[in-house]
Amino acid sequence: MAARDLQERIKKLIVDQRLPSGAPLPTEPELMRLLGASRNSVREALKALQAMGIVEIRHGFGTYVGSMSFAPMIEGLAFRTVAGHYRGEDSLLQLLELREAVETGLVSRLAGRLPEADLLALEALVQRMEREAAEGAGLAETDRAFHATLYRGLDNVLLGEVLEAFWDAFHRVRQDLVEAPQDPRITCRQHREILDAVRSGDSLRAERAIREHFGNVRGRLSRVAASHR
Amino acid sequence: MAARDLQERIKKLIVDQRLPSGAPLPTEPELMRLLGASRNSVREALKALQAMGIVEIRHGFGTYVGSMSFAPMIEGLAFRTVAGHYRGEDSLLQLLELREAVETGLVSRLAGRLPEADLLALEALVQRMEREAAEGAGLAETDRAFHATLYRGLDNVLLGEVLEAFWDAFHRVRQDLVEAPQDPRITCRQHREILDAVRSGDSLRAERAIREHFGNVRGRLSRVAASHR
DNA sequence: TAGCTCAGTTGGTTAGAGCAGCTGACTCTT
DNA sequence: AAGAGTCAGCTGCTCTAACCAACTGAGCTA
Repeated sequence: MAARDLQERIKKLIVDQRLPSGAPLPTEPELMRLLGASRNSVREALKALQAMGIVEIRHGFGTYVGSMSFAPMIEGLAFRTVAGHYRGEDSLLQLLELREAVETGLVSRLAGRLPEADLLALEALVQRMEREAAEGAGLAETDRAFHATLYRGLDNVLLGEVLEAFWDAFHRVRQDLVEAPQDPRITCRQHREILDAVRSGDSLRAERAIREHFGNVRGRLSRVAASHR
Repeated sequence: MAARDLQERIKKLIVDQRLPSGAPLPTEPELMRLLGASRNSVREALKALQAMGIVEIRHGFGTYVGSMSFAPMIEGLAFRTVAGHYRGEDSLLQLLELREAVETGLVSRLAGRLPEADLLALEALVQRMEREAAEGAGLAETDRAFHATLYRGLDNVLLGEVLEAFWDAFHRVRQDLVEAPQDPRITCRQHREILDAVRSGDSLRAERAIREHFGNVRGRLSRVAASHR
């Protein structure tokens, strides 16, 4: 009873005082006094808030208003996906479809509206990826950067973070579960096609490019799943 | 050090033993023994896992593997949005755009592929909404059901849950922040248009209908925001 | 048989003590 | 005087031990 309440009251504290990310919260003893609860209960409430990214705790230093990033959600999402996978569900595929849905919904709005700076950044990323592909190096990080940069122009922080969270969860689980026999050259070519489509301003073509890109990943996923049966 | 570790080990326990949602976890004393930690630490780890929806705790009954629903994410998302709003950011608008992006990405894939049963359910919902609109009653719940039913046919549980989570967070924050001067009849007509478009199998029209629906909500939002300045 | 009661199990809360990480001021050396 | 090392003090972290509160289910009562 008290625990749920404590969380609520700490959140209220943050909202009421308009505390920005990074602002210091009262120390544990102060919170005990302030909320009239024991140390333990206060700590449990803080732990829960920490798990939701609302609060950040630094040992020996203090407690602060969290960045409210989606890092905790990634945890939850990744775990859910892993657990589902082991239970024989196609949870990884569902996660991929989720990403595909969001990105296809966005890319058409994006086509032809990207500022030149972003296009240049994307071009650089594709070239870097082509270099990495030739060397046989891993290009996960570049892939991530490409998708992140693509939607930066939308001027919506939330969108960017959610997409990144989905990407993160997907790749973490994918690495854990299937040793990806990824052909970098195909991925590369598809990224270039996406970039070209967006640059040309043809939204239908952009949407098709995104779908094809995801279709490629999806195909490999289901093939792996089938071979495991 | 230990805390982070405990969470990880409990998660490992669930995954390794392939425990499904609802399966009972060891009791607190057993976990203490099993993990070699104090009651306190175990409880803090469980609290964090509970906040992520991985574990469900029932007072006087036991601890269970959670439904891994997105209920906790809704908390976090809603809080983040409220906090951002009070800090003068357009966080609520961003949340709406996120919903719009996902739904537009999905509806085109949906057009003409919905089973007859779902179409009937949607028809019933629209009619119910029209009745409610005439009576001046609140139609939030019906709106939620409409959007949920719309994407049921995709056979992707994750998608449905994420969308519902977004819907939830949005409406909770919206209710808290702006007394919505919503005109139910417009909303109603737009829902009917979405349904008709999906039924006709015209994906472009469906996408346009969704965009218009969201555009309507968005317009009211920015008007409210402007009047507050 | 239907309902109640109560003992036992489980999680919730409190208290107090000591451990561990970080900071900043103080001191000693150069 | 400038720099490096030390230490006191904050901070959060962990543990122990006791009691409170919610729920279940077996057994008793009517």
